[in-house]
Amino acid sequence: MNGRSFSEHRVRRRPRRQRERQQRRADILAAAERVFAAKGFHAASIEEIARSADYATGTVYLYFKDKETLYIELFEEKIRALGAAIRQHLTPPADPVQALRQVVRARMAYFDQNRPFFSIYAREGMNLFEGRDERWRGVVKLYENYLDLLARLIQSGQRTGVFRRGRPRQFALALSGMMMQITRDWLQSRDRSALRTRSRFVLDLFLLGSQSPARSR
Amino acid sequence: MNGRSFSEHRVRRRPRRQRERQQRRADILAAAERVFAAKGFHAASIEEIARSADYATGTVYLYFKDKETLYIELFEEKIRALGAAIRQHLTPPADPVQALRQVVRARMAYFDQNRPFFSIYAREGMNLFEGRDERWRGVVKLYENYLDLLARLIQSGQRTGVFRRGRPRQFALALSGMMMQITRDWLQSRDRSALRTRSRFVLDLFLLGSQSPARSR
Amino acid sequence: MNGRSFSEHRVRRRPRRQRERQQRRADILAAAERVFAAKGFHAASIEEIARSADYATGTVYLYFKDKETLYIELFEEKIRALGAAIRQHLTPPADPVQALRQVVRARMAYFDQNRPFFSIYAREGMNLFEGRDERWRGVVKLYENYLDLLARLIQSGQRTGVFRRGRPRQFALALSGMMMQITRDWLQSRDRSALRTRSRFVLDLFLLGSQSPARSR
Amino acid sequence: MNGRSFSEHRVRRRPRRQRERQQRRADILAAAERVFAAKGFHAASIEEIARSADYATGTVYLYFKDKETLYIELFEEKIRALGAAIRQHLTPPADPVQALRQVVRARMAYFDQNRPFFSIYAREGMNLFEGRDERWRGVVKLYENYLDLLARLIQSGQRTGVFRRGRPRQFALALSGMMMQITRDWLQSRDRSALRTRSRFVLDLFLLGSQSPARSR
DNA sequence: TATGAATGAGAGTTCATTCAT
DNA sequence: CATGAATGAACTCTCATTCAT
Repeated sequence: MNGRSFSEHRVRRRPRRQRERQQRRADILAAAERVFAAKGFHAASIEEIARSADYATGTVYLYFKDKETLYIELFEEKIRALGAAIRQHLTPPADPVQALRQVVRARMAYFDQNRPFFSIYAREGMNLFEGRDERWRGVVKLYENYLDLLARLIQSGQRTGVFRRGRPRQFALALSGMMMQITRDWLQSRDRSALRTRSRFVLDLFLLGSQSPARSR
Repeated sequence: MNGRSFSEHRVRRRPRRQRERQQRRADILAAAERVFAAKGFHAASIEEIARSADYATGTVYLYFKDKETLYIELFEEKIRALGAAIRQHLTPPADPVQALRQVVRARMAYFDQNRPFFSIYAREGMNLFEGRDERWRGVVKLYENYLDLLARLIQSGQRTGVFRRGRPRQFALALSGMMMQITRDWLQSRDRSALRTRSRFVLDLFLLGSQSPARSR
Repeated sequence: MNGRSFSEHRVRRRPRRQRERQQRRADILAAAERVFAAKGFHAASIEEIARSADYATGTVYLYFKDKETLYIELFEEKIRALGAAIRQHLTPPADPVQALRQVVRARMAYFDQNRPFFSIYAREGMNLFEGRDERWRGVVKLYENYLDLLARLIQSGQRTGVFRRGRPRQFALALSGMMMQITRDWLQSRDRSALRTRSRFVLDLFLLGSQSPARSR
Repeated sequence: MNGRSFSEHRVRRRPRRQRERQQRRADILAAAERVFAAKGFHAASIEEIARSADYATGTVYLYFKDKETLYIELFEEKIRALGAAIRQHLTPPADPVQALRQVVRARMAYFDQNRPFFSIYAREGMNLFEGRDERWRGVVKLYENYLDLLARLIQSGQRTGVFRRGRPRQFALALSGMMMQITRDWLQSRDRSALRTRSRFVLDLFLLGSQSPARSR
């Protein structure tokens, strides 16, 4: 045995611990997603989440300060992942319309694969952030990033004259709302078809509106 | 004095009782709206609602079977009123686009005057209807009526060629979602301006889309 | 108009009022019997008793101080009636055995016609008299009178040598207990036959015991 | 140290947990017995029972589903123990009369040592089993077993000619009722003497009746 | 670290009782 | 007197959180 191997041992040790810790954290978040999706925030009990992750009740508290923190961090994780998914599909030198198309598609595809999370999101959203804004700041920030991305694309399109005048944020909100409601309906109807088949509809409506182009306006 | 006056007395009596009962019911609903808006369904306690209406806890139960019923009936009342407000602003022989304009305006004006209710609606919506669909049926029906109205207007516009092809319900959902998100943002930003100033934006976006008409497409 | 008629008027008035008052009191007691029998003391609500007697809730309180008083007075009435029924069937100059026979028969016949009351009695008896003996004193007294009657008959039989030695009260308790349990069983089995068909059995057992007389003892 | 000791360790572990759990359950049952005896089912609060067992309110619910279950399981435990006590005193090859003697003595001795439970039993018995028969089935079964035991002894005595003709169950009911009432009286009188001193009286009355044997019948 | 039993604050709900009409 | 709406104390039960093992 030499100093090096000991050192290596130390060096290894931490990361493994860390990795294990991350793994357990992820296990619990996954269980929380299942249970929150199935029952909603209030009806879900920590006990049930723990059991669903194959841990004991107390263990959850070693990874999350309290129930609301668990909920918030689940949101952060999921919305962060949505952001990542979008960035991944965004080929940088695209024109704004093309980019928007990519964003919408990525967004729809993301919820296609995250139905349980969307059902949490649609049902209770960030409804708990009442007064206690503080703890939600991270999630709100992430959502704002997403809106900002949409808004910036629109704004850049406005500069090139592709988009009409108007407050970019309002356009972004409206687009986001359209997707939201359509996703909600898809979820509730238990439609087996993929959500992303609606991307085209959303984009067309957002870009062209509902009126017939045949009509001279 | 004749027999008729006695009869009149009897005739009057019931209505007064009924009127008073309705009044108290309304008092409690108003208090419930305040408290639910401020705290959300779960954090709101019957005790607090009762106090806010200046009644004792038990009194609430003379008017509503239980907490969820109170919540549901508040929804029914409010969504019914939204429906009424819309119908009132809808001058029958209007063309679909005109009618849609009226609906959107009425919808926005309604929430302008019902901020507290919207904050309940936006936050928790009908998220409690999990499994217990039965009790929510009335509310769901009312919401469907509203969506149907939008869908029918679009459909009739499609027949006259004003609107593009597409499933009317999807258009309706999208329009509803746009309004939803814009209202949500308005509420959260504590914007002092009237919500209805956004009606024009919503309609233009829905009808014409976001792309510049200048561009030949 | 003369003094006499006025006087008569006064004389009549009171009694009628009194009679009406007694009538209403009786109505309520009858309703209480029905409801207590069906649901037990705690599950029975004053509201339901009042409705069952076709009065308003508050009216009950004009005739009975509170719920327990109502219960107690129902007991008093019923046990007093049992006493009366027994005395009625008791032809004074009978020998003790004969008299006992009459008492048992009257007792069984009484509950034959008072099933609802017995079901109250069997179920909860005087279980509420815990600590608050005071209010139950009257009922206890009446029950003691009944036991005393049995005890005195036995005692007098002992003096004439018909009955064996032993504390008369113990004999009385045992006899009462036998009838009690047999009545309880009859009630629960929903036996359609009359309870009084068991009188013979009870008497024979009490007088002769269960052992075969054939056996020399 | 060998693998076996480790194994033993594991083997022990479970039983200790189990034993502790049983102990706590028993603590709570004992407290429930005290409180139910003192106040009756309805007036007893879970809070008070918990405090009396030195636990917190919620703890009771870890061991018993709800208040009625606690009550029922107390009954089951106690009546099962009565059965056990009786069987223990029953030397198999005894003749029916002898056996009956043993049963009565065991029964009386049991309540001598279980005054609090008897006061629950005498006061409210199984009066809560109204409609909700299901949950009481176990207790009813145990009580029926006890009655059956008495009935079978009598029946076998009838076959050997020691007992008179008659429905064995009626004899059993009567005997049970005699003991019941005598126990009730003993409890209420706060008699310091042992209940079992009454066994002789009960048996003699049940076997021989109250009439004097001197008399030729 | 992991466990899960224990905690106890807190909520919904009921209903005996009161009292203005 | 009769009414029945209002009251609010009291109770059962849940569950997030803690902590001894």
